[in-house]
Amino acid sequence: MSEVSLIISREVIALTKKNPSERKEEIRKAAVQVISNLGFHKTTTDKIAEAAGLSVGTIYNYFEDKEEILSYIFEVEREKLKSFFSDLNDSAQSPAKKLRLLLDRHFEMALENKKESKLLIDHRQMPVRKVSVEILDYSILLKSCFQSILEEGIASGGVRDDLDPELISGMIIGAADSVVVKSFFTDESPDEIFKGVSERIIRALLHGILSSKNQQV
Amino acid sequence: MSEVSLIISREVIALTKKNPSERKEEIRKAAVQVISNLGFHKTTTDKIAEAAGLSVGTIYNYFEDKEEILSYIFEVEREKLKSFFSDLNDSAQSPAKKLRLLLDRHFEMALENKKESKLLIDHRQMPVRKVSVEILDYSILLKSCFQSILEEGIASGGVRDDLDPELISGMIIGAADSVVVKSFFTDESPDEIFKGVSERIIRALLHGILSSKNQQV
Amino acid sequence: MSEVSLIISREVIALTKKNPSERKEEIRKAAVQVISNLGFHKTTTDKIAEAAGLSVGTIYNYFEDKEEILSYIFEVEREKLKSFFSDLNDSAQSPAKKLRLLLDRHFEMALENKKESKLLIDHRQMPVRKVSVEILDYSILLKSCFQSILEEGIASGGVRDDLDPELISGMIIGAADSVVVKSFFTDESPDEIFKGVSERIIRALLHGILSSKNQQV
Amino acid sequence: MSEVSLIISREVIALTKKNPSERKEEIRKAAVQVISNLGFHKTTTDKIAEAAGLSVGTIYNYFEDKEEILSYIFEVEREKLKSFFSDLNDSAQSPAKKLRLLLDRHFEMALENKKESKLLIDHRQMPVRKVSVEILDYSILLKSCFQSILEEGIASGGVRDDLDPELISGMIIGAADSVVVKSFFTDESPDEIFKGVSERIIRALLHGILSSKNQQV
DNA sequence: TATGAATGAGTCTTCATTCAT
DNA sequence: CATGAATGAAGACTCATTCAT
Repeated sequence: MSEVSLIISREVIALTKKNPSERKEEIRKAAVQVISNLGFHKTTTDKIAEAAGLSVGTIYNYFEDKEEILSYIFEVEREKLKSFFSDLNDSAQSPAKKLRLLLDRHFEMALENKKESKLLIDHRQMPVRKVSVEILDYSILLKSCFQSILEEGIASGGVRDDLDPELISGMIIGAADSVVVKSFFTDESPDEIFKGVSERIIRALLHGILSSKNQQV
Repeated sequence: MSEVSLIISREVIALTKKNPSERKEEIRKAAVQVISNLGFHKTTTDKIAEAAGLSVGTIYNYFEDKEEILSYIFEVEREKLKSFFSDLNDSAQSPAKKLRLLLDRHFEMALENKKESKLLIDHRQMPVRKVSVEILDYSILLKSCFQSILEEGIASGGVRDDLDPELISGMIIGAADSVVVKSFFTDESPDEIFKGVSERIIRALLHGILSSKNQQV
Repeated sequence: MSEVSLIISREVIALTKKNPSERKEEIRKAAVQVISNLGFHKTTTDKIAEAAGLSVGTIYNYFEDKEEILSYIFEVEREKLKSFFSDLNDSAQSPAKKLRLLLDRHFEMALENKKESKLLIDHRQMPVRKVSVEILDYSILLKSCFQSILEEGIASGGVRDDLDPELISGMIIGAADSVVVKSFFTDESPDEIFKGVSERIIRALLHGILSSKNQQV
Repeated sequence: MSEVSLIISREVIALTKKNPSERKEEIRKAAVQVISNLGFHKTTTDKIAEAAGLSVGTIYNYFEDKEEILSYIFEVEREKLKSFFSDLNDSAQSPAKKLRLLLDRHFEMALENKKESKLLIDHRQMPVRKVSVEILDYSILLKSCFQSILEEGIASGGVRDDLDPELISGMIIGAADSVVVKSFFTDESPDEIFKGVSERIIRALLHGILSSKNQQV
């Protein structure tokens, strides 16, 4: 067998046999697809398999059971978020700018990846037994990211210290979610909807909603 | 059939038969109870029947199917909210005060009726096919209530007119939900958690989060 | 409603609606039927349901799961055996006679109820997790019955006291089982096969197999 | 392919390739191991492969299907027994002595090879469709060995001729099995349990269980 | 109307077997 | 021959819904 043919046969292998993590990734994507269309409970293992172009049995070679697929989806999203937030913290930005960038990412993700985004907003209701305690839930993680920035702002004196960072984080995420949810049900192009939203959220948050002339309502 | 037995049977009927709307209400309450304990998907019709002290079959005399029970639950909640909001609008309060009062109601309900409250926050996930378009979703209604007050504030000049009322409503609801959700998972007494929250949310909303000395962050 | 019509309506109920224990008994019989034909592992819940003239779901109204059906079958058999043995002990028979009668019952049951009998002999292999320790296994119970008679014989001096009653019980049951098993695979009528077997087993057991003239082999 | 790589590949082959019967034997041993631990039905082909240090596919190069593995296991055991019995018959022992030696072998095997032993006792329950009629079942073979010795005893006059050798064989095997089964579930060391059992079984069998003084029970 | 036993379509999950490499 | 990922038929179990009483 010549060296060339050896290489060829390697290529052939590469084309047909996937390495395990690729397969797992395919299944994850298919699951995200189906779950965000149908919701977790109407999503059957058969449908995930079909969407992934596999047979049911194969799914069980990569995941213990149906719930583990969901756990894995969130695990991946958490890792992405952690990584982004770590980079964000390494950059020398003002807290306000950081809030903006974190929100921007939120909307960019929603744009690029409607499915994941829908799923992430919806997930609170899913009865996932197996997600162990030590693994932070995605929404808790997201909130803690915003909290962390706010606390930094308080520490540096820019942000009022009589605020509850957790509460304010809830406000930010709530505002963002309401926009994303709106984008699910509107015909308007998401681009249009998301344009300038981070900006507006942050501005309202920083300066309040009162008109400058009259500070009484 | 003897007279005696007739009387007896009347008494029996008197004891068991209720007027239809009472029965429906009993079933609704039982369903709220069970659903908020177990989540919609682990809630079986048998369990609802048991909680209502009825048999399964009876439920189907008052509701077409399981989903209709859920629709009805939200219908009732929407009616309550509409009624409250109507009264609120009739009162001569400032917009800021109205926002406070609407938030207060939110938390009072959460306190009094943890079950309904949990359910209302959770409902987005429920696969209710039959909720027809014309029936406004509870959360949409709630948002529109806040929006309406904000628009009033803008009209009267107290609130800045460069804000998106929908966005700000989302912020308020997001903040509120995050507190309520927190109360589900914490050992702290809900009274303690909810004390002064409306106040704090409104204050942050009105004046922003920047420290007064330094308006740059 | 007259008394007569009351009674009639009760009878009507009696004819159509079975009381729970009757249904359970029907399922038990169907299960015995199917299991002894196919073995426990090839017996599907569907087949049991079909044999019982019911649908799968109904079975699960009476049994927790498939294994519980098996547990129940043995529970019933153990109860029957206990009851028989209790009566046997109340009678004033010699130990030898008791052994005979217990064996006779064994074969009578095998005759009348081939299915149950096959199942009882086969059951050791079935992976029944749920049979709790305190519930004596049928075969252990049967052995303990024989043991008990033998110990009585030893106590009264008729039986040698240098024997291990457990071992001898094993001998008796082994002999009996081998005959019953043979009856499963032979064309000979079971009546013919079982005729006089108890007698022969007991005789061999009591006096041994050596020819009387020569006590050396 | 260069010469070097050829040599390497030959060495690899030399390390992994075994002659077919060795491989088959490895698989057989692994299967015995796994089956007697888990029972036939919880034994998967994957587990057998793992225990054999092979991959599933390989097993199917040596066996048609899963059941054939089981057939083969018993085939091997039957051959071993036949060989032993042939040697036993060639020796000039009294029938009583032969019974003793055959029983001794039974218990020695149980001692040495708990796994096989358990499997042999349990096998009646296994749903082996493919074991063809011409292949004698192990337990039938064992019984026929005992029968043959007993018939020799009858022929030579030492054993009473009014006995059914098949029945007596059943007694012996039943007694033996009950001891072996006991050893599976007891903490007592098997050595202790098996010590002198053959002796005791044969003695009881030869002379019966009646106390010598009193031949009535 | 109330009852609740019966129904059976629908799910998740397992595992013997195949086959491309 | 060895490999082991992929297959998909089969089975246990659930539960919304019906209907005879």
